[in-house]
Amino acid sequence: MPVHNAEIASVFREIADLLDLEQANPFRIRAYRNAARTVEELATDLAELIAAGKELPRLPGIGADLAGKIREIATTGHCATLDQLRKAEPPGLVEFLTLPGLGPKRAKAIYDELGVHTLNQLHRAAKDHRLRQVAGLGEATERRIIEAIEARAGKPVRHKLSVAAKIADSLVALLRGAPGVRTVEVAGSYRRSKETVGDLDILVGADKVNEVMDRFTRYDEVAEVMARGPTRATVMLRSGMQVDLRLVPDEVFGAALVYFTGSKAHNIAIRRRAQERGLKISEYGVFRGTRRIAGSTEEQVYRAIGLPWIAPELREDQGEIAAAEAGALPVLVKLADLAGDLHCHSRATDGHNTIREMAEAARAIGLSYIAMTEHSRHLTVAHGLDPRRLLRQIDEIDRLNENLSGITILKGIEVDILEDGRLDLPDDVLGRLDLVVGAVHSAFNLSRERQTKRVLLAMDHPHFTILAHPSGRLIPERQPFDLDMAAVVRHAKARGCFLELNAHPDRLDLLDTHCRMAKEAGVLVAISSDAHRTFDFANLRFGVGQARRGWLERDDVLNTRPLARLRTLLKRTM
DNA sequence: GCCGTTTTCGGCCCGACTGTTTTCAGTCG
Repeated sequence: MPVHNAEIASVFREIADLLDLEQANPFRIRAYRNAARTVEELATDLAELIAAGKELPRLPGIGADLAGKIREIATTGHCATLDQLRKAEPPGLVEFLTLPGLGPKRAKAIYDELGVHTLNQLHRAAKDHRLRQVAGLGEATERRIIEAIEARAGKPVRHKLSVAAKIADSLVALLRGAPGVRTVEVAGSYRRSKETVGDLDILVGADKVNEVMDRFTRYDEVAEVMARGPTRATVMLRSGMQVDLRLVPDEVFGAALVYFTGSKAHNIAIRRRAQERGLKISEYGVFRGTRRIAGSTEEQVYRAIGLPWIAPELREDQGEIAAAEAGALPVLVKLADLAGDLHCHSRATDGHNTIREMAEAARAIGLSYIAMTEHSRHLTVAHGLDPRRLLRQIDEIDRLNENLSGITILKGIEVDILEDGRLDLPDDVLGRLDLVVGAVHSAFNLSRERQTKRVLLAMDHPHFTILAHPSGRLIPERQPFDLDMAAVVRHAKARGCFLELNAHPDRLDLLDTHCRMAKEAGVLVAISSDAHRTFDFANLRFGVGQARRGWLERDDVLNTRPLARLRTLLKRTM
């Protein structure tokens, strides 16, 4: 079985967890965790490079030793270091580290003193009040551990971005309306537009502190107030989302916003940079000695370490600091840059509105064109179109375009890419359309070779224009299928095709790393809503967020082009 | 384990909170 980057990363993560238990050098542990992240977010498949006899690229945080381990894992499927560590540590103990209040020291102490090394045993020991025999553990920890283990089977720990957005939007509105409130910002992974969000961190600048706290903790959706102090409160909402609110003085608001926006890796990187300059960054500002030299705005904080402001979506320590230093930060695409939408459905298949309603809704949010891209016949559950029904829709769109002003409807299809790479409709029909969006909706479990070949063959088709939701993932239930994205990007470039970034919050697909690959290869990305009802166009904001995480600028996005320019680009020349 | 115009050793981000203590270790973000 081929070993991919994700598997290499998971080996490194497990080594880090086990070293954690051994209480090894914390910097050595961090080196493994950093390497895991680097490998995981890499666009090129390392095992493939090695198999092709190529040199590993020089990667930050990966020196001779870890490069050797990557080679070992890629060629043998094993890692001797990991095998040894697994033998040395009791099985199951690493799981303890995922529980609140348990780190390596306490986990080890529990094992040493009680012989407990599985979650089940731990649960029983806590129930029997045996945990409090261990030094440093008391009643409260015991209770928290029981709760955490019992909740484990329940809800996912991370929430979809769209769910977080709904909550964030209403909380921001609530807090902005409170008397004495000057500033409200949602920080954390939400602000960085991550596809899932663990909890919400809200920063507030305000005078009437108590009134703000009251308003927050009495919010309708609050199920439990978990903590409430003078400057900080934590609540659990009915939806299972945890929300932290922090009141922050104006003079350090920017520093706090940087700090709580993260990512952790970005924060570490900028603090290191500060240190090199004899400075110190914390959530309370940038300091030279004990004197604060910056803090009220994010711009100030970055300027203090010699950098321009960096957009939150880029803050992953994935090259943004070097780019900022070189004055080469991308000017990221904005929602307002989108001129149209190239993927939506109507009642003709599995949508809920008429074509006219969809067009008018798109016009209302400022778009000047949309493409109707119904499913094709192979997707029977969606009542996909056969040639006859598609031809009828083409006529209907012609009639609508004569009657509508301010919006143009393009004729398209979301045609199934069959298992052998053929398209689900005949050439002569596809040739009558403005664009052909191809999608994989079946046979997700093909081998990497077959899946890749299937998609490349589909792109060879003369009418193929855009590859829809390329990875096929569904958040959180379906992992991306095994596809050689580097090959797909190269092929798209060679054939003059485009890749879709599906903005539906369950998909957000292209992945951010693949956006960067496409950009580097000069393949344009279509940010598409995949709308099935009029209000789905609102999802475009999530697609734009994802595109920004992928460093995309206005010119990297196909549907920022005005209609005339778009029509030229849609004509395949290769 | 990585890294380097303070280099091949000696550093490696920072502060707060929690629960358990009686001055703080361990955990967390």
